[in-house]
Amino acid sequence: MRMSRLLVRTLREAPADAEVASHQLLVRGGFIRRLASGVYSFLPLGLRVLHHIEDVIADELDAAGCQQVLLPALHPLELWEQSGRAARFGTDALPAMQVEGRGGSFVLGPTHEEVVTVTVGAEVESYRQLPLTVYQIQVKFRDEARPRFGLLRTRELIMADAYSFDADKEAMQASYRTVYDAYLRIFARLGLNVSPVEAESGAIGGDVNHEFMVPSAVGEDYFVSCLACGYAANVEAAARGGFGESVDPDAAAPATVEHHTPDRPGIEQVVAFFKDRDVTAADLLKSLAVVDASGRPVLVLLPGDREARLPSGWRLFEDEDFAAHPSLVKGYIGPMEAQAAGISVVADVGVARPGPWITGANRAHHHVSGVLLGRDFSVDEWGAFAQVVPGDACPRCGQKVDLVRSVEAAHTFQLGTVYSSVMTGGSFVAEDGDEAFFSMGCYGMGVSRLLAVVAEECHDDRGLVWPAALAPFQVHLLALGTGRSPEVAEAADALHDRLVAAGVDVLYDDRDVSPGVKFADADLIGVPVRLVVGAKGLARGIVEWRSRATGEEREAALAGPVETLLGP
RNA sequence: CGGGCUGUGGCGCAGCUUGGUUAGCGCGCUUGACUGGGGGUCAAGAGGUCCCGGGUUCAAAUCCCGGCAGCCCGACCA
Repeated sequence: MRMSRLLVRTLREAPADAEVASHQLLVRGGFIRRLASGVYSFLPLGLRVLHHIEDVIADELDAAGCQQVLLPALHPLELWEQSGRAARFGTDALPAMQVEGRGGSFVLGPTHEEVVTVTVGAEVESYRQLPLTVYQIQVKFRDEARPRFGLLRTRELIMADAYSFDADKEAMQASYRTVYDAYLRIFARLGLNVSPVEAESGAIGGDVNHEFMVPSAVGEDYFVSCLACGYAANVEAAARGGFGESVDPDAAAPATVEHHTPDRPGIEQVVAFFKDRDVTAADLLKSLAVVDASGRPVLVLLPGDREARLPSGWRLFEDEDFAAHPSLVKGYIGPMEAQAAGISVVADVGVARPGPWITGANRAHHHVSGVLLGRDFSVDEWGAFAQVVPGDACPRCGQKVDLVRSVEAAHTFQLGTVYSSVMTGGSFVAEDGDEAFFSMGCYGMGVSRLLAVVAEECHDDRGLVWPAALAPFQVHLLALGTGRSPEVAEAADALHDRLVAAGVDVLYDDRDVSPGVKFADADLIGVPVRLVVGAKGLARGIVEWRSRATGEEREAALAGPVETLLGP
């Protein structure tokens, strides 16, 4: 490709709204352009990289026995009403964009469980056709509240998504493992360090699921990692160790003392009140009045220095809830006699020590100290209700865990019959002759996000440094001083033709611009191998070879075999 | 959805506080000359509804009101 004809313009300065390196460099290098917030165009260079990523994905999924399809991006709204997920649009559980057309209402598909279930379901009628896994690479739409970081979080994105169909749960788990392993191979080929972690299933549904996290300084997620045993889980889903600690309320401990604590509803204010007594937030018992998923009032206890992490579907008390439960006083809540008031008590494992605790007195402007677990309050159920922090005990082996900042690059789910049991065509005739629902899995990988992740990991202060497998071109050929030296232009043209004839993907900088511009653009675009034809080398019949990644340089005979001009 | 910041040629910005000739600068773009191994020099050009609407005023990029858009923090998020 002649650069003089390529649709690319490099920018000396990054746009003001680009914060992270991948965003800045992809825009500066002319790979992508923003059309609207979270909506990007891929220019030729960007599309080439994207295609290379897609090729790796398709190659591995094909090898794993998956079949590629292309499903519509425009979905009839009825499909989403059938699955019940249309109703969730209102609560933003799965933001989708609606479109009104002549044929009725549609959504721009944010994900394809509904469509694939009815599409594959219509074709598969017998267990003999199973197992079956299909995948597609196509655009998805998410009405993100806050797109950011260039391609890392967008409203329109390219995704590779696979769906497995099996006769029963055991077979589904085998298919899940197959795709899971293929995903690991894909990440390895992309040169990315990935950690599969246990995660929450969110709006997709199903039981077992894993997120594939790529550690990155620009990630928006954290996962819990235990170096000792390999346990890894998203902070949203991570359990915490520490269950079973013996609780031995000391009968000789002093009785509780009530303190008048006017206008001190928060943890910090209470700590300040007790500042003379060496009290820290960890000595306080944080009591949160919440409504659980089934609408019952629950008191959640956790150490005062911990942030709460409520199960999905639970919400904090609002004013009307406090009005309905006068035994709980907002700002001064405590667990004493909660059960007597018909409120069950759940506690984070961090509360599994006797105390003494300081907590609310269930009386406005009053707190209680000397509160002991087992004597003054009891817990109905233990769980992990606090956000994990580094140094917490691993739930599997008890060693200290770390938190790792990372980007979610893929997410796989064991769906079971969540969709097949409600969508048209979700059943087949099983071996015993009875009708059964497909046992499904789904597997999503953010292709355009991966482009940004790779760019984020592969760059230096001058520009991008693409891995050979993903680079937009194999070779970047620079002709220096062509305006002054027809001989150089001639020699470079000839070399370009030879490379093309040999099947090499070459980007040929034939522009009449100064050498500095060509070097700077070559560094910015990040093609792995740079070849320079200039007057100096031409006189000696050599071409200069340079590795973008290592900076290694050498000379090669201009007339030598093409192979000597490529790899190291 | 809350809080904050910002909208001025393609990009990056100044000007606005204290209204007043023709709205500037750098990059980029066009033409020409020079130059020719790390974004080179000189000269001449093109390119603007100063986000939109309303108001104040003799006069608004500038002041006031209302929108819209973008970005950041938070909430939310397969």
